[in-house]
Amino acid sequence: MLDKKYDAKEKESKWLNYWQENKIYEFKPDEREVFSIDTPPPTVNGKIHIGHIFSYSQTEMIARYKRLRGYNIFYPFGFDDNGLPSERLVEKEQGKKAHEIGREEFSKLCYETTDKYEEEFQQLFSKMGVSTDWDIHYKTVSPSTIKISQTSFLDLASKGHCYHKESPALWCNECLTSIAQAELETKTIKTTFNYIKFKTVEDNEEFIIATTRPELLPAIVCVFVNPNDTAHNSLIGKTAHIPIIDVDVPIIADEKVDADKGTGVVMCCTFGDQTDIFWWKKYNLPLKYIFTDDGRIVDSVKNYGGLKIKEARKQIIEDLDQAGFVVKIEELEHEVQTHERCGKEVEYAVMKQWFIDIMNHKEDFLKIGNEINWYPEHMHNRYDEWVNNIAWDWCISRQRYFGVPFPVWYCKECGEPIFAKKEDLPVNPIVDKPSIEKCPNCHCSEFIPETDVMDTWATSSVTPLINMRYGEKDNYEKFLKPMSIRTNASEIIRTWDFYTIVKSFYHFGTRPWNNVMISGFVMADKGEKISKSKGNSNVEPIKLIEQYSADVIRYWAGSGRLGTDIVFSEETLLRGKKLINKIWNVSKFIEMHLQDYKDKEFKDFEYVDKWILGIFQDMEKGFIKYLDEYEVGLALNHLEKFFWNFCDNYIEIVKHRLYRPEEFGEIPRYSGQKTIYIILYKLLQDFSIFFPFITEEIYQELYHDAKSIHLTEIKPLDYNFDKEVKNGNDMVLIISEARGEKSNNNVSLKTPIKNLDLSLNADLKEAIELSKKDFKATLFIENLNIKDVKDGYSIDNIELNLESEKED
RNA sequence: GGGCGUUUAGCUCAGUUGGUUAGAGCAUCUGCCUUACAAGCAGAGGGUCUGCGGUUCGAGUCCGUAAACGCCCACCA
Repeated sequence: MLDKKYDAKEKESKWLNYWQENKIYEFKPDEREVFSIDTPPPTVNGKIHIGHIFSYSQTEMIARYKRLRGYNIFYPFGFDDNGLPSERLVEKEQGKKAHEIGREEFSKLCYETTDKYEEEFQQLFSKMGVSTDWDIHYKTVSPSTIKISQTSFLDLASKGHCYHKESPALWCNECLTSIAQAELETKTIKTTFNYIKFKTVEDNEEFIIATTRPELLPAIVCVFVNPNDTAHNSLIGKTAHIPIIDVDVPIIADEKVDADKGTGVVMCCTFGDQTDIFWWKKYNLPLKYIFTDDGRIVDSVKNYGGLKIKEARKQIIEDLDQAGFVVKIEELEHEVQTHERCGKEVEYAVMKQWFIDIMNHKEDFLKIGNEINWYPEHMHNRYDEWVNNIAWDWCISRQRYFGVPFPVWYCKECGEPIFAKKEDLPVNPIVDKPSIEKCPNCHCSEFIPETDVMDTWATSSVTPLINMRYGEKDNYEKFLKPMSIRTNASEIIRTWDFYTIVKSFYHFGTRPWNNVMISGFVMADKGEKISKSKGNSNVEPIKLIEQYSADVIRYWAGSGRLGTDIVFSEETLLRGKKLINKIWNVSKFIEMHLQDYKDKEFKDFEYVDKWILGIFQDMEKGFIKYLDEYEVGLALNHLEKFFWNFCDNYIEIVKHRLYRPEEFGEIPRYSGQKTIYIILYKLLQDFSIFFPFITEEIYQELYHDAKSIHLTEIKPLDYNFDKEVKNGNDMVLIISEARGEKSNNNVSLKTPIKNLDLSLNADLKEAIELSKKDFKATLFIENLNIKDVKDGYSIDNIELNLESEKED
């Protein structure tokens, strides 16, 4: 028997254990079609917040849905413990920087720390009812993952999609590494806009450049104007003299110059910003790199060498001003790109880096984007926009410690890269030696290991390869190429989704998945995205689970439209709590009335039973349609609507028949039993997608025809009850109106109706005649009088028996 | 500045291909202890569907346009 009250805490931990012990979510290849899910490995850098719960729950619901539709679910969970985010976490916990701790010790700490957090993450996701097979979970720095990531690198290098080149990259002189564009954060700062006087060497023509970064004067390699800028085109082709620094540089025309910005004359330094890099490449300009790695001016710069960047800025303005070169100084607020971790402004550094070719295959990436179904569809635009606008090849080198090492050494003599052999992977070039004795190029026998590690995206972009055990003997390529679906939030379309497509294209020439499902964001109250960096995630998932239960949190997570942002709302949680409570109560009611029930072939359903079965059948059709489009929220909404109708109307009607067979007859009672038996079973299945715990509890108590409700299969009903649905709905409207009459008279719903006069069309008359006993019992009708009308219906008279009320 | 999305009741949200009187929950109000459920049940009030223009017999829904908000990108001259 079901308990009087549902104890979520006790039941959820009970079923969690049961699922684990019985390997309910185990993946084993068999004759069934595989549905595979490529779900994002969360970054192991602290805490899981409510936004993760939202997004992962929606994916999870798809896994459960597909499992109930008979698919063999391949749903591995991963952890992205590789790279800078983990390093930052360790540095924070240790209160020391990586280079202070030392490479080996630091890596050890990274492994220990990420293991600790992964354990926590795994527990949290398990508690949320994530139906993943933990036996096939992966980490992005495990030996097997490193092997696959390195294999991927070697494959791309051998195909010529990967190259090693000296090139500028984003550099943080606080954290001492190049960083990814994804790690940038824009920040508004107050600074000054300095108007500085320049002259041409040829004819002393004066012109003014406005700059926020005068300390870059020693790094100027060129001055640019727009070719169509009539105010300045007299400068084109001449030579500019840089004040104080005493250097001459050419003046060139380029259309990228915006004549309306600043004075319309731009100084190009190597490097102040991305445009400088663009021009540097385009015009093959010299390199004058004046910053040290830790943010000072290099010693070779006269007068300013050794100063910090900001000190130099101050000093050079003073010097310029004294020499009469400063025209004016304006206060300015502008956006600068900073490193999200330390908040320090980012610079550029030039060094040899590994790049993956993006620019030569943009068309192919767009083509693959077109082959994939995007849900919701408009997310495809974001992908296309990113691919169309991308301007650089993908730099995958990081001057850090905790990540996948490049399987590469360089010849000490000629610099030739020596790649590891695939069969030797994984390798750590710092520890391991290359398999060849001598450089094939110059026969030198000394090699220098590559000390950089790969960008974390370089590894997370091979999750499909990790999942299919790329390169292994007993791999899953057969059914994971392509995978069925990739799920993530919209912010990483440009990174995770894009890079995965890039790699899949280079490895296989095909798309990595057939479908992409993009979830929205969780917003805090004032339309603000919840994120760790903004510090507005004050709702702890683990506390919420304790307070409300996982099923209730899942209700919230599974509401709303796919791809649409959601506000964290306690009201929605409350609504879920009520729904779950109702499921429990109605199940208790049904259990009570199925005590003597034996399932057998039966077709002679009562009219009202046909009505509810028909509605259910229609509802489930829509429910399935929504889920096939990955609209979990709309599916739940649809199901919920039916469920309340079922409770408030159908159960209220059928209960009389169930309680009093002596009055209604055994067969009509059996019809009701059969109906609630069928519908509860199917309701539990449908709800199990969202509420895996409570539905399992009820299922095991009432049905248990399989090891778990999550291993059953949804088989849509196939009745033809259209007529009953239509007329039954009208009948419910009449019941509702009659109840309203009682409510308006402030009397109990049990108050008898002395006389009810109805005018009914033929169909509705037939419906009410056929369900007369149910109808009369539901409303406590003493006398029912029916008149015929051609169309529609009307309630002509309701006379309540108020006497009986008083007698009670 | 570019791309995309959102705007529906006081609040949080639904509203399939245009089609009666735009729906839920919360909140408010009125009743009801009804052999599952008071964490419940039956009702009531509450809307210029962001504004403007258009297509149509008919627009919350389609088209154009403006605004507000959000996300992503660009923006260091």
